[in-house]
Amino acid sequence: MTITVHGEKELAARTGHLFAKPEREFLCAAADLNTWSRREARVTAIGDIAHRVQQGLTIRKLYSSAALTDEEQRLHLLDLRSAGAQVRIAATALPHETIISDRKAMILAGRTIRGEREFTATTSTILIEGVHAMFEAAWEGAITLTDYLAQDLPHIDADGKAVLQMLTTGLTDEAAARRMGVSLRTYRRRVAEMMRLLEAESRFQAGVRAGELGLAG
Amino acid sequence: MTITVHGEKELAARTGHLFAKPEREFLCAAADLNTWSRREARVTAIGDIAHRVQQGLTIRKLYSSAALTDEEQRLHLLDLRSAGAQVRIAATALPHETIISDRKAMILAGRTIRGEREFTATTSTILIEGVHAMFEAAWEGAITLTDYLAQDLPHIDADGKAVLQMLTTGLTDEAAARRMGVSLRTYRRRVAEMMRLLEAESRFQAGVRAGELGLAG
DNA sequence: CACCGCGTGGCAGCAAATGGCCACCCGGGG
DNA sequence: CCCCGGGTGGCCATTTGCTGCCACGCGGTG
Repeated sequence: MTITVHGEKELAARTGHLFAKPEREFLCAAADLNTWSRREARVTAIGDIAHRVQQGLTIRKLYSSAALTDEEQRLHLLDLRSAGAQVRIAATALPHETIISDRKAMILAGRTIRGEREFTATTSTILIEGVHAMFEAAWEGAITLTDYLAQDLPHIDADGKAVLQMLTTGLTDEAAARRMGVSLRTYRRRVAEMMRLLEAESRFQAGVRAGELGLAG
Repeated sequence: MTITVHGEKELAARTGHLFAKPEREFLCAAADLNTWSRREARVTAIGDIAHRVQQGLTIRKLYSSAALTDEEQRLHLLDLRSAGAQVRIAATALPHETIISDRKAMILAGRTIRGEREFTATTSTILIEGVHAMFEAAWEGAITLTDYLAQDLPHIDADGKAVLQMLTTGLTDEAAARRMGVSLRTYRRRVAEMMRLLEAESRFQAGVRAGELGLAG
């Protein structure tokens, strides 16, 4: 059975029961933590996760490097790991979030349309097995959070992300500065800082790099 | 058995025999046609492909949209299809070329280092099955060449790609124009044209888009 | 031949971005 | 209190990017 829903609310309402109580295996792939569930939900869930892992649940979470760029998400990932979840970082952007619960139910997220995302939820074995295989491959190709943190990549805070967001939108510096409530000079300082972090010599290069790191969404 | 070689010559010399005569199934995933085999080889191969398909060989080729941006590759893909190969276009950049021959031998390409690419060739069943699964998933998620051509995406010729290359390198317009042997004015016209094709309002945006389409490699 | 369309290049002017310099404010230490 | 350091913002000079305008050359057509 496969259905398509629009927006997270409808998703939760219609399929929440399928994903609430995984018993054996819970897989999750996403660009970062923000795109999927809201912060409040995350914060309350840690204890629950630890408990379920004790009961024999395997949790594997696969993120893009975008999940490591802000401090809050970074800390949450470490918490997840402490709670017994496995966390890896993939080299790709993972623009379509995926959740597979006990290989019995799956959610695939689509692109955002008019502020809402479209989700496909299914219990079809064929679909789930296929995506599960892809997940496995991606998982195998990804590196552990520990290894990832051992190297280290541009540390971009919420402010930095906001700047990238402005750039991605195509605004001029002046408009972007107004929107962020800072002066033109400061905004440009931030842009320069982003380019330094991304090791880019031109804005075009910075765009490519940001895209690669999944920061331009 | 797994080996790593540097450069296409060494690859051909040491592993050519493993991939020369596929009988059942030949899978190939790559960003575009240029990155893998040279043009001459491609041109002569069409007849051979048709013949093998007659003998029962299944050929599936998965490319990124970058393979559709120049006319020559476009035509070659249509030729491949005529010869009986299945061709699909994936939404991702496919930066690592993959070839799987009869599920018995596999090549994975790495990044380019000092002008040469590094390849890993293997006959390990475990590795091949894993990647094969990923290929399947990617294949299922990709759309056929026919469907892809039905929509249509930016048509970027060799010149346009050269421009994107310059931009990716981070050169100033002046340096890039010199290197391409055109005037500053003309170079900028090309850049503007690229931005139009990529539907970008700023160079940063264009960079992101080019990255998404696998054109910034 | 004249005429046209098209790609190119030079020039000019403007907009955008980049970065140096200095002044300011603020929160710690001496 | 003064002083210091870091983030901010204004001002300004320079560079870089963007584009309209016009001219030139080239190949095709009437």
